[in-house]
Formats: sequence, structure tokens, C-alpha cells
Amino acid sequence: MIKANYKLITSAEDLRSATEELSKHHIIGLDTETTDLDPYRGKLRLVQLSTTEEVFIFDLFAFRDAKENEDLKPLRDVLSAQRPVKIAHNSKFDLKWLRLHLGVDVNGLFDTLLASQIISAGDTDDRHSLQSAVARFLNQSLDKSEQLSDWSNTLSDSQLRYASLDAAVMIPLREKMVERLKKDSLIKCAQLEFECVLPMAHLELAGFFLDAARWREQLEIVKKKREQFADELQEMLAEGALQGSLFGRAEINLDSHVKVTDALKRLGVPMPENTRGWQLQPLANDYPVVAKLLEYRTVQKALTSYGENILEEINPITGRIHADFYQIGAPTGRMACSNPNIQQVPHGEEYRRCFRVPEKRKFVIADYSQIELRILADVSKDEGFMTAFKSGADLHRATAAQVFNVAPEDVTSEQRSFAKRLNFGVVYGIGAPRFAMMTGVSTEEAEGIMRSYFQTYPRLDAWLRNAGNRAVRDRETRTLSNRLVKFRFDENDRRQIAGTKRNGTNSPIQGSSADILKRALRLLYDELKETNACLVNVIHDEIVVECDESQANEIAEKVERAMVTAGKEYVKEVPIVVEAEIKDEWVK
DNA sequence: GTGAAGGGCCAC
DNA sequence: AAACGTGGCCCTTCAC
Repeated sequence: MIKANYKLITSAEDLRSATEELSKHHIIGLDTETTDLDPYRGKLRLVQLSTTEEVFIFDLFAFRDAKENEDLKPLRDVLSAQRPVKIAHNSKFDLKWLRLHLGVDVNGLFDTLLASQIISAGDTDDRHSLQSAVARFLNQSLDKSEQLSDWSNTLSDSQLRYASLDAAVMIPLREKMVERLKKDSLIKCAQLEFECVLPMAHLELAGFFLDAARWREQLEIVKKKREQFADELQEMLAEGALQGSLFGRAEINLDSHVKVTDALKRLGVPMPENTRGWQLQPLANDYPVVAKLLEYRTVQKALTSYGENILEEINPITGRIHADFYQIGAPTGRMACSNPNIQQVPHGEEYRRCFRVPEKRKFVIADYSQIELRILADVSKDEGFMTAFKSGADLHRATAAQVFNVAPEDVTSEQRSFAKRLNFGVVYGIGAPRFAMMTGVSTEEAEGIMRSYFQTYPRLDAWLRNAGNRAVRDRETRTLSNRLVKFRFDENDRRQIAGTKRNGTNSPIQGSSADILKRALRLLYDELKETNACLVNVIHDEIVVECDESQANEIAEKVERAMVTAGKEYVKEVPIVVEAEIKDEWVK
């Protein structure tokens, strides 16, 4: 059973001696208690720091104006120093509050949530709450009943005991996790993740500005378009109906795939198993009604996911959108984002241009050029594929020239398009039938093109096959940071084996790309520290920074440098290219 | 009425 | 026979 002797700190004098004691330790536990989940709405009540012997509970309500209060400086110093190492669960949360309410950036972190996810290596059955982690690693139960209690009034002994336990448990939990991280060679990956937390905390605090008036304006236009598509689609679908209602045409629920499928069948459209876009696309040429359906769905999707609802996500205090980012959102290590997901705002300018800079500010929008393909080239060491990048010219054209054995200037637009689709497809483990479907050639032709692609890049082919086979054999794979991705599958199920092969080739590529981005975010944080530029969005291979107009050029250089440097740490031979632009709106 | 699953589509 | 990887979010359908 975890026990903790706590000391409540409410005076400058006690604070000094407590921090003095804390700085004698190499490793301490960290937790906070707040009156809300939103740092802009609530107050930071307690900061708990634990050693192996005791827990110091700092009651910030006992100190006036915490952010500027000189009496709290020793506490800030302990938190900002690289040592002692601060252990916390979901430290991004604590870091946001400490930054905003205590004016300190925490350095020297060990995050038990991230460590738990890294160790689980993508096993989606594992849960990663503090409670689950304590149960799994320490075989103990943790009482969370006071978590949502009122932290704004006089605190009960039960609350203080709860507060101290959460901090105290960090030390034994970390010990168990370090054992596992070492055993699985995951220390480097963990360090990468821990160093990325502070940039993520800043990202969430900064938020992304959305021009609400412009958004509403644009929505009206899209809504009109939807009404028009809906009308036209109803008209076209009704032709197959046996009878209309007495009051006119029988309306079909266009958002019901069941009803729409029925209606399309009535019209004699040879329907595939389901009505997903990529299955319907080939029918769009022959059946205008199918083309119309796809048009309708695109507009409908945009309107439902990115309609009025997103305006509710604007924080009334900052006037900006503070989305939730999950640093390890996918088994590959990729991030995920929600409430709202600003990583998948539709590309249409009508949406993107609503994300604009405030007065006197600029965006620096920087993205990696073909990062996944460069990683693939570098790890496979395929001479031809690497050459295509080293030439510095248009990659898809260069690929087409090699695959179709023509001079780059003689590549037709069709050949370039084949090359482009294949370049993108190989990362996902595309097969000939799918390639045929998306390019409109026969499966035999597709097989021929793919064969010549892989003959042109034999080592690339070998690497892909090998990666897939190894994934099946070892039931795991690694990214360039040595991040582990485990696979679970039924070896008697051929579909699952095929799926594991695709995962086995895709994960190291996608995951390494995530590694590079995370490293870039940390380097960027270090570069931007002394400026008032801030990270405002991250989209897998793209970074959006908002900065003062007057510094835009300088900041753009810093962003580019951080990203290229990060890339070069992992990709040794193939050049890393970053394209940075200065913009007023989030458009390319 | 509620919640999970299925189907679909957006981003990379 | 299978057919392109990772996520989030929407709507409908269906079971409880």
C-alpha cells in the first residue's frame, strides 16, 4: 500500500526549506490540483512534489498573485531546472497550469502516461489512466474518488491525503517503468516524447485563431450548395421510385446509406458491397446520380463536421480554439487531435482562410516535403530511389522517368500521375487491384506498371517485403527512434497476416515521420523561447507558427532550421527538404 | 431514451 | 481471395 506523509506549505519560510529539501533529490513526483479542467477558466490550487520520504503540498491560495510572487521563486526554480527530474502522469495538463498560473516552464520530465503508452507499444487493450498504470505496474489500487471534489475551499484531510498519494506513487511507478523501458530498448524514444510535452503544452495554451464572422459567412455559401445538391439528388433518385407520396415526391433520407443504396439499386446501378466513395467513384462516369451523391456527401461531411459546431469550441476568454492534442494518438506514435480536430479541416479555401492571423501577426507555415518517402528511400538504401530525391527535381517526374525509362522532360502527365499514385501507395502497401481502380487501368496493366516500378527500385521492393515478413515473424517492428509497435493477429487468418504485413511496412515509416516531427517540435521550442512566436497547429508533417509581423522572416528561418535539423538526426543520406511560407491565412 | 456498431469521409 | 496505413467525427441503425 502506498503511504505518504504530507506537509502543507502555506508560508514563504516553509516553502524555502521544502524546496531546499526537494533540490537535494534527483527525482521527485509532481501533481497539481485545479478547480477546473480548463486552465483559462479555473485556478491552480495545489502543487504537490514528493520525495521517497514525504510529500510537500504547496497551497497556492496562501500566496497572493502566484505568477509574480517572489516568495514562490524557489518553487519555480525547482520546476524549471533539469534536475531534479519531475515525474507526472499526463504532465501536459500540469505544465499548462504551471505555465499559466505560476509563470514557469517545467523542464526535466518523466511522464508516466507516455511511458505507459510507449511500453504498451500500440496494444489498444491497455488503458493508461494513472489508476490503470498503477494497477498494471505496481499491482496496487489507487483511490480516485477525490479527483473531482471541490478544490476551491478549505481542504479536508481526505483531500490532502489524496493529493499527496498521486504525487507519492510517481516514484515507485517510474522505477518499474524504467525497468521495462530499458528492457525493451525504449529509453531514447521515451526521452523524445518527454521533451515534446512542453511544446505540446504551449501549443494547447496558445490556441488557433478562427475568424467566426468569416466562418459563418462561408457556411452560408456551403449550405446553399448542399441544398442544391440535395434537391438535384432527390430528383434523380425519385425516378426509380414506384410512387410518390400524395403531397409530391417521396423524400429519401440522403444521409442513410441503407435508403440511398436501395434507391440506387432501383435505378439499376450495379451496387458494390457498400457505398464508400472509392467503390462508387468508378461508377460516377457512367451514372450521373452516383457523381451527384458523391458531391452531396462531400459537402454534407464538411458541413456536419465543420459547421456551426466548431464555433462552440472558441474559448470565450481567449477567443481562440484550444483543441486537445494526444501526443501518442496512434500506435505508430502519430499524434491525434479532437474537440475539434484541427488536423483535418477540409482543404477548401472557404474553410482554411477562416483560420487567419490576428492584427500585426503572421503565420509561418512549414511542411516537410515527401518526408515518408524520404524515410523509405533512406532506410531501404535503394540507389535509384535515393537518386530521385538527390536530383532535387520533381520527385514524381523523376520516378516516372526511371520507371518508364524515358528522359525526365519526356514524361507524360499520365506517366507522372502513375508514378505519383504509386509513390504514395507503396507506403501503405497498395495492391494491383486497388491501384487499377484508382487509375482506371485494368488489373493486368496495373500489375505490369507495379512490376516495372519495383524492378526499377529493387532494394525498395526488398525492404518492403522484408519489413512485412519480419512484422509477421516477430509480431513487432521499430521506428527510427526505436519506438516499438507490436502486432496481434491470428496466424490462421490470411487476411490478418496480409494486414500485419501492411502494418509492418507502414508503421516504421509513419512512426519515424512522427519521431522526426516530435524532435522538430522540441528544437523549435528551444528556438522560439525568447520570442513571442507560438506554435498554433501541428498536422503530421506540417507546423503552423504564429508570430509578430516584424519577425516573420527570422521566425521562418528558425522553423525551417529546427525541422531540417530534426530530420537529419534520423535520415542520414537522403536530403531533408522543408518548405516554409509566410502567410496571413492558413492556405497554401 | 441511450449507447455501440456500421458506414462514410475528412486530414496526413 | 483480396483489394491502402493512422486518426476523429458525423449520421443512421439497431439492440437494450
